[in-house]
Amino acid sequence: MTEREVRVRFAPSPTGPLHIGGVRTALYNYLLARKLGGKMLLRIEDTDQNRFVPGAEEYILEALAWVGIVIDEGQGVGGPHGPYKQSERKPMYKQYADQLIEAGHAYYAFDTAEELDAMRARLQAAKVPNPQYNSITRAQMRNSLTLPEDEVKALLDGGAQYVIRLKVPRKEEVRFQDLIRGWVVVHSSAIDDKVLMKSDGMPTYHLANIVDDHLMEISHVIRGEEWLPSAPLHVLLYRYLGWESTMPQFAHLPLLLKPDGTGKLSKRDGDRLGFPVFPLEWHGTDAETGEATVSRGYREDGYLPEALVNFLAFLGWNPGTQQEIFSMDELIQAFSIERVSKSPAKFDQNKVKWFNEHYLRAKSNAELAPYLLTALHEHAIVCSQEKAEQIVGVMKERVSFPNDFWQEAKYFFQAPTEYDETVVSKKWNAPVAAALTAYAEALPTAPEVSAEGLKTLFNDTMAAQGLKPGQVLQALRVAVTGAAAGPDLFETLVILGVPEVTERLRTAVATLPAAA
RNA sequence: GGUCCGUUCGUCUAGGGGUUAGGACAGUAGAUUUUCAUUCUACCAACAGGGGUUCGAUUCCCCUACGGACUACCA
Repeated sequence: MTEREVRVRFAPSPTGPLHIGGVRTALYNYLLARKLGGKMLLRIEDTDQNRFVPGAEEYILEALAWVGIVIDEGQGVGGPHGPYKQSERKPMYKQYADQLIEAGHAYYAFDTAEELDAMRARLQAAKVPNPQYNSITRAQMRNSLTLPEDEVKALLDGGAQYVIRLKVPRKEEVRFQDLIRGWVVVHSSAIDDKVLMKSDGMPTYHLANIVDDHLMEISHVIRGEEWLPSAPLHVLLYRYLGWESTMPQFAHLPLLLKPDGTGKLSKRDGDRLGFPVFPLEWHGTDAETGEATVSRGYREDGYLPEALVNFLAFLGWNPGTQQEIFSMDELIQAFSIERVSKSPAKFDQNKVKWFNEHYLRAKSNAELAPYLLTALHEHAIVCSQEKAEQIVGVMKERVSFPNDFWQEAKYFFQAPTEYDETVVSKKWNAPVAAALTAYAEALPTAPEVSAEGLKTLFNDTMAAQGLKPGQVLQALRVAVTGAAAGPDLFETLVILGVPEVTERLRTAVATLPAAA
């Protein structure tokens, strides 16, 4: 077989926000494409007009861009095989369905929904293990295999509603080699006569998918495991269409499971478990009540895209080394489809958080400052870039998300109105208050406003007061920040500035009861 | 129910016929830190069960159990 260009595709349906499992599928496609020097395509599979959700397509594009997946060809980008949206390709599919009919591999079916229901009910009643429209049951249904030729023609000419179904052989083993699972064998009796063309003239996923993958010269189909059961059907389609020699290689990814219990991670789990299942925030409407809903997104929750990517890459894949931190480029270098595991993975909130902390700490203060500045701006607080950088600098070791900066660093901008009670009751007393007053008086004379300088001054002042620094330190922190814990105290004082610190010390001494 | 897929610490996983079954997250303890956090160190903790094959199986085979996906004119 000749080496052909590697072309992979990510093909979501615009039925809502792309979920995190979809992002991982896209990521693996992307990694393989880049690793092998191939192309990454994006195709929108919107053949179900009933499930179309406005905004979903834009969301998909934005989400992929945010995580850093670059599309080489496809929706939103263009390319030589367009259009890349199936609804716009509608006229292209019918000929292939016709080709299958002519070759005797497909047929017209005129059954109504009621007739289909009746058939299934009948089979169920007869305790047929797997009720389906197949090589046996099709003999009892109204289709071009059972109806006289002239009646079929009359129905067609008369504009009767019909679908085109694949004529799946009765006894045949269908096998294909999955890149992740090895040989997968399914007997054709387990496959039903799938609808290829719907009565609205749109192809179903199965037909559109195969036709488009063929036309777009896709070399590898990497998709979720939920597609594994229909893969044999797709193999049959390639065969009957005469495309078996260029059939793409399949790789079915293990599913992402709920963190608790079991079952695949679904869109609803996010709200239930308190973590996002979507890359970006999504504003939708409740299907039943019609009310506006908001679903959390990783981006809005403060996750860095590189952390999400690193985490997702390791859910079902690993490089075989002990390295865990990988940039996108490193992932591309290290990736191989053979190392994707077969078993499903539970989503681990702790691990994503850990990756996020790691990437947060690796960022420079200048990169992080905007997060604080944005929050400050929302609270109408003015702050210089320089000061913001200093603050995130002392804070980044202690937060998990950039969104936490504001909450944690509030006291740099607002004098405390409350003081941590435990510290006050344990550490605050008359001598301490007096010592802090002395420190407040000494501060303006500090020879050097640096963490070291203020610390020395503090120690000297305490010595003069006959106190050990340790007896007063906690009180100083509470007096200045209101909190019991925080970053290095003297760094904090420097950022606050001497005038502000003296002011706050005076307020604290005046406010807090110096009992005992 | 049927078909298919899967099963190593709580979680993500490495490994592989003979290993003290390795790492990471979480958890616990200690060190550092004026505090909290960070950091560092240590500890805890797993081959689903039963049959084979074999000198030897967690690793290969079979069965069972359990989990999952699919079973639409949805993708």
